[in-house]
Amino acid sequence: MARKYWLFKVEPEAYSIERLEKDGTTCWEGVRNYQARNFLRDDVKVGDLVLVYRSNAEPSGVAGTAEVCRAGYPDPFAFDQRSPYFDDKSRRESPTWFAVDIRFRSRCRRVISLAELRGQNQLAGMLVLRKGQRLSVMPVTQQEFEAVEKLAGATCAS
DNA sequence: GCCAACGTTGGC
DNA sequence: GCCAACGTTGGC
Repeated sequence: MARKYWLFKVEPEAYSIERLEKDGTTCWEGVRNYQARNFLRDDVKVGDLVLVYRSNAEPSGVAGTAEVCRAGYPDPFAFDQRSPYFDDKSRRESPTWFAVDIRFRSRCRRVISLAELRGQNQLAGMLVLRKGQRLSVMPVTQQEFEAVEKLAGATCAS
């Protein structure tokens, strides 16, 4: 199976690329949208690469990259009553929500902002640039991933 | 903080 | 199963 490419959104107050760099790996949990859930459960595999995108930020944009190190498994926070992501309708024997684990790969010294992404002709089709696009886990093409990496290339810590 | 766009809920 | 009301996301 060929490696696939994804974009994961997160608000920097919730989890930042700096945290990921420090943590090394993390559980990517709390996704509560069915379409995004389906990607995590069915399609995100070990070895896939991820653009870590910070939303609701100044600026919003790609902050770094990560590699998937554990494929979809039941989101433990859905079973934790104290978690804001607790869902009492989710059952351990048939979990509603899924998580994956990712490992830090690179951090951009400068966030590749939405405006900068929009300025790239070869990125015109990127889902994240589409108006009204709210998915927190979405596929990107290999070409898009590599184009963003190239943009970050001059400014990204390796 | 505003508000457009979208997803979910629930009455019927 | 329709659709209005409501909640959330996220750029600006």
